[in-house]
Amino acid sequence: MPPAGRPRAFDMEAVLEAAMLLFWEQGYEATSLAQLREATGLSSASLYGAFDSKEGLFEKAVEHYIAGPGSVTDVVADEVASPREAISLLLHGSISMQTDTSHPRGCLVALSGTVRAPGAGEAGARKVVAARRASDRARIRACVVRGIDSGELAEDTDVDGVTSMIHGFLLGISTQVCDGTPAGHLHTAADAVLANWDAQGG
Amino acid sequence: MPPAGRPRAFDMEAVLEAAMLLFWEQGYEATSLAQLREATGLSSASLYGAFDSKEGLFEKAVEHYIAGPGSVTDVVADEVASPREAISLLLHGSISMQTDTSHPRGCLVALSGTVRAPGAGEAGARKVVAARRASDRARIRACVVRGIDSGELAEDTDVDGVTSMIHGFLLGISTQVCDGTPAGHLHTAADAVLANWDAQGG
DNA sequence: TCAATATCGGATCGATCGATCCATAACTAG
DNA sequence: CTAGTTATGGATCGATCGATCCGATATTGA
Repeated sequence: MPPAGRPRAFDMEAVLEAAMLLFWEQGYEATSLAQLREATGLSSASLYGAFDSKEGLFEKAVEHYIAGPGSVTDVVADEVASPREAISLLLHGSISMQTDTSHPRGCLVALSGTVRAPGAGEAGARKVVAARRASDRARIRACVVRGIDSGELAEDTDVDGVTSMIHGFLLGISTQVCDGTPAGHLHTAADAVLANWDAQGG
Repeated sequence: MPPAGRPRAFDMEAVLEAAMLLFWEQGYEATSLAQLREATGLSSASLYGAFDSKEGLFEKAVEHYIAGPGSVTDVVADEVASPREAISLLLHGSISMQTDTSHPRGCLVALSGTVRAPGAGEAGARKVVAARRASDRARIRACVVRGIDSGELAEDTDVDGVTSMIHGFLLGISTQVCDGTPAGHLHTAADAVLANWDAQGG
């Protein structure tokens, strides 16, 4: 049974989609409540009633992104594929998604800012994206470990070094895409990273 | 002889340094004129008299950055060093600079935003950083070409692919540094990228 | 039917944004 | 000296920021 009180008159998914696209295109700070109201069609009261604050709406929009376009990075956690194949799917899939012209360029998680002054304000809006980046990194690292266990990588492979190389390239894709680097160049670059993976093989 | 009119009473270098640190730490949008006034000690009139606008001040601050900490990437244009050595100095130098605790983390140029809506507003503040990124990329590309010419890289090396791999990793360093990745991991990752360079050798 | 609850559209809040104005001060040129 | 030019501190501008308030409306449980 529905909860007491007047029911919501808007489509939550559609609202989150509109907010996601706006934050994706402009970033958190540059997106105003006035723009969000226009894009979602909601009033301030509805927006704040449902999300408490601009930060709250951003968090939900990011979760919507992670469950949608951002889910391409989930493949790296797939333990069915070989570690090398998982990394390949991660990189090529991310490039394809970020250069898809049906939505804004780049990755919302990679572009939405970094915690510049750690310990200080601990800006709430950035916590959710930083957490996703940390999650992606941990999954990549686990994949590298699996690669060593399976013999794809040499026993003495530096786990954090290879993880940082792959994660660094992944994060750098966004800026390149926004700057106009063609998808083809990035796919070739991803293959070069994977060639490195092979070179480290034991 | 000095120009007519009342002379400036402030130290231009000190003002640009203060503004640079603020933009570096918080980004363009999140930095307010009130903060810039406090950090520089200047009044609004002095600030606008000297730089015309917030964007103008940002541009000068970025130029100050490029001539200072950001100059580490200039080594890649040094044609005295071998191409491989130039890339090595570029990556390791950037990592050292960005993890130096005497100033904000990461790279101002890589973190100061990207042109999300090309052709539209062509946001002035982002043009100057985008131009520097394009310059860095072109220099890396020229270095790759030199590597092929000198025989360090195979004749059939995909120039744009290798360029995108190196530039992508370079750009990704900033986010990793801001997220707390230790410098040691990044230096090892840079060596892995260079190992890739060796693997492509003809 | 009658509270209680929750959402709605829309007006409005104080704070802060980037930017401008003005009277005054400090300099050069003649 | 005077006239012209530029920088200064400080008040202030209209616009916009994120957020709140209010009266009306729609629903549930008694």
